[in-house]
Amino acid sequence: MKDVAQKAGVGLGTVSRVLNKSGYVSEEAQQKVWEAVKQLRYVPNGVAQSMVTKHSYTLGVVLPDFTNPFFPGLARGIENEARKHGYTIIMIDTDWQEHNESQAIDTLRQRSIDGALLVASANALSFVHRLCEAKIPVVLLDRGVEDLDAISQVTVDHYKGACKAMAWAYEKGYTRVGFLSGPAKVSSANLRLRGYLDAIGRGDVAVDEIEQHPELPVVRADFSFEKGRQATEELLRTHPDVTCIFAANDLSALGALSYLTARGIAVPDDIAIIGFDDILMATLVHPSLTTIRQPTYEMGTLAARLLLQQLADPRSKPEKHILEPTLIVRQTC
Amino acid sequence: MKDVAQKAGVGLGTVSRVLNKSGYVSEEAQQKVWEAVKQLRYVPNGVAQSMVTKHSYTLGVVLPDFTNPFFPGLARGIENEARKHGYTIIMIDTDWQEHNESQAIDTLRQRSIDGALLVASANALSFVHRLCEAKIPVVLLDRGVEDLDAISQVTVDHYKGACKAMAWAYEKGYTRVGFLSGPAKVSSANLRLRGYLDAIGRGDVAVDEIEQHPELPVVRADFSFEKGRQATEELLRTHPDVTCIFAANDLSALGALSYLTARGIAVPDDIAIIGFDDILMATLVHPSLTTIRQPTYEMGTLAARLLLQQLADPRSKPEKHILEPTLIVRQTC
DNA sequence: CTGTTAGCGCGTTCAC
DNA sequence: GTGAACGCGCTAACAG
Repeated sequence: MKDVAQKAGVGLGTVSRVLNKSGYVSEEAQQKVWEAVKQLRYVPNGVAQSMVTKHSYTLGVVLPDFTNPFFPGLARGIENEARKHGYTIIMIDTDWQEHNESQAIDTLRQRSIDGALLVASANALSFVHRLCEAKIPVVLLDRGVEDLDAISQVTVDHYKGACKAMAWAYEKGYTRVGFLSGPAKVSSANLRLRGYLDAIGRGDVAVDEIEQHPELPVVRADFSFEKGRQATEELLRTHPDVTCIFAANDLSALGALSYLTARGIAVPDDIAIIGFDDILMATLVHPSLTTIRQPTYEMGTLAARLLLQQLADPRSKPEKHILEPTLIVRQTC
Repeated sequence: MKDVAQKAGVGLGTVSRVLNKSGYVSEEAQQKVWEAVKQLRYVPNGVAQSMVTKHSYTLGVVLPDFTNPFFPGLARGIENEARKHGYTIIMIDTDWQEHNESQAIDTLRQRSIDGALLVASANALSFVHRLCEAKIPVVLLDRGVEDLDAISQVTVDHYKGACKAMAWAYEKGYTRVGFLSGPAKVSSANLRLRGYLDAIGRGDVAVDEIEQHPELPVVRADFSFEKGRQATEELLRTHPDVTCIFAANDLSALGALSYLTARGIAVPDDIAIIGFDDILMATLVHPSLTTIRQPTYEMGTLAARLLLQQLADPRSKPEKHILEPTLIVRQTC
C-alpha cells in the first residue's frame, strides 16, 4: 500500500480513503491513486483489513456431506446470495462426524468469520452456543432447534412432510409401509421418523427407542445411497409383507429402488417408494421417484439473506422460517 | 491472549510459546497457561496470526458448478486431504461465468490464501498468472494448460477418454455417432470434442470452427442436464440418422437419455448413449449409463497433496499428472 | 482536503 | 527460561 502511496505521491491515509471511498479526496488525488493501483496491480490485504475493521466479509458454512446433492443445492443458494453482497464462503464438509463438526466450529472461530450457516447433524445446540460465545451470528439451516429464539432458523417442516408422504401412501392404498430412517442423532431425520410413527398409529413409541421395537418395519439407514440398498434388503428380510417403503431421504430411496429393481421386484406394482428432498436424480431414475420436496435453493438464499441482514443491522430480530414441504407425485408411488 | 497471560500470571511471550510449542517453557508455566486457555475458552485469533506469519492455513478452491455432482466429488477429496493437514477450504462456485472466475481470483488474493486449486472453465492461463504474480502456489485440476511447467497439474486424458468412448461405439457397431459438446471455451470439453472428431475421421476440422460445419452431427451443449435435453432434440432434428450419442459429460448424457425416453425412443436399441465422468447418477438411471470414468476423488486428494507438498517445501518441483480415464460399460451402449 | 499516528492481536527477537 | 518491545498492513481519528 505504501508503494501505491509513493507512486501516487500522496500519503497512506489518502490511499486508504480512495480505496474505501470514505472521506473527501480531491479528484486529482483519486486519479493518481487509481492509476498507481492499476499499474502496481495492487490488491488490498484483506487480512490486515479484517484485523482492524473486525470483519472479514467471510461466511462459514458447515454441511454434513456435499456429495449428497441436496446440500450443494443449499450451498449454491447461499453462495449466490453471499456473493451479491461481497461475501466469500468458507465451506466445511463434516462427513456426518460429530468430531469434524466440533472442529469446524473451532476453525470458524479462529478464522474470525462474520457469520455462520449451520446444517447441524447433531448437537446443534452446543455448537450454536460456542459460536454465540464468540459473538458470531449463526443461522440454522434445514434442521432447527426448538425453543431457541436467539438465532434465525430456516427449516422445513420435516414432520409434516413425513405426514404428507404417509397420507399419500394411504391414499394410494398402501397399508403396510416400511421406513428407512436417517442417522440417529439428526433432528430432521427424527422428525420424519416421528411423522411416520404417528401416521402408522404408533405415537406411543419414542424415536430414540425405535431400536427396541423390532416388530416395526423400520430400519436404520444413514441418508446414503449404499446404506439405502442394504437397509432395504434388511427391511424385506425382516418384514417381507411391506408394500411401500418411505425413505427418510431421496438417496436412501434411490438405494431402495436400485435394490428392488435388481431383485426383480416391480416398483411400484410390487412395492412402492416415497423419498424426501426432491433432488435432481429423483426425476431421472426410472420409475421416477415420488418424493417430498424441500425448497432447497430458496432455503439457502433465505438463510444467507437473514444472516447478512443480521450482520448489516445487529439489532434486527432473529426470524424463524419453517417452510412447507410439498408432495411431488411421480411414478414410484 | 493477554487475558490468558494475566490469568496464568505470565507474560504474553510465554503464552505464545506454549501455544505454538516453540522455545523452552518450564513445565509449570505450561500447565498454568493451558489451564487458563481452557477456562477462558481461548481460541487464538487466526487473522492476527496470519498477519505476522504470512500464512493462513487456508486453501482456495475454484469450481465451475457444484450442483454438477462431478465437482463435489473433487471437492471432497480436496477437503479431506486438506483437513488432515490442518487446512481449511474457501470454496467458490463460479457458475461457469468467466466474470465470476476472475472475481474469484481477486477474492483469493485478497484473503491471502496459502494456495489454490483451480478447475478453470476458460482462460486458465491468465488466472494462473494472476495467482503466481501474488506468489500463490496453484495447482490446476481436471483441466490443464499445455506447456505450462511452472505449476502442478492433475488432469485426466480427456482426449484419450473420448477415443475410448468412440472405439467402444464402433465396436458395438454404431457408425453414425453424434456428439453433445461442452461449453466452447472449456479445454476439457474441447479435448473431448477433438477426440470425437479424430475418431470420425474429421481431423481436419478444428474444434473452434465446429460451428461452421453444420453437416457434422455435433451440437453445442453446456454440461447441464437441461441443455443436454435440448441439444438432443436439436441433434435428432438436424441429423435424424444418428444411432448413438456421445455426450461430453454425464449430465448431458442423462439429459439425452431423459429426452429419448420421453419421446419413446428405445435406449440403446434405437439410439445408444455414452457419457463422460461416471457420476453416481450414471448407475442409477435406467438403462444405466455407459460412460468414461474419471477418478474424481483421487484427483482431488492428489491435487491437494501436491499443493500441500509445495507449501511444505517451496522448492519441490511441480508435477504433472495425467490420469487415465476408463470405459465403464453399462446398459446404454 | 491531506499527511501523520496509534493501535488491531499476535509471533519474534532481544535483553533480562 | 521469560517478559518487554517491535512490526505485520491497514483503518480511523487527529492535527494541520
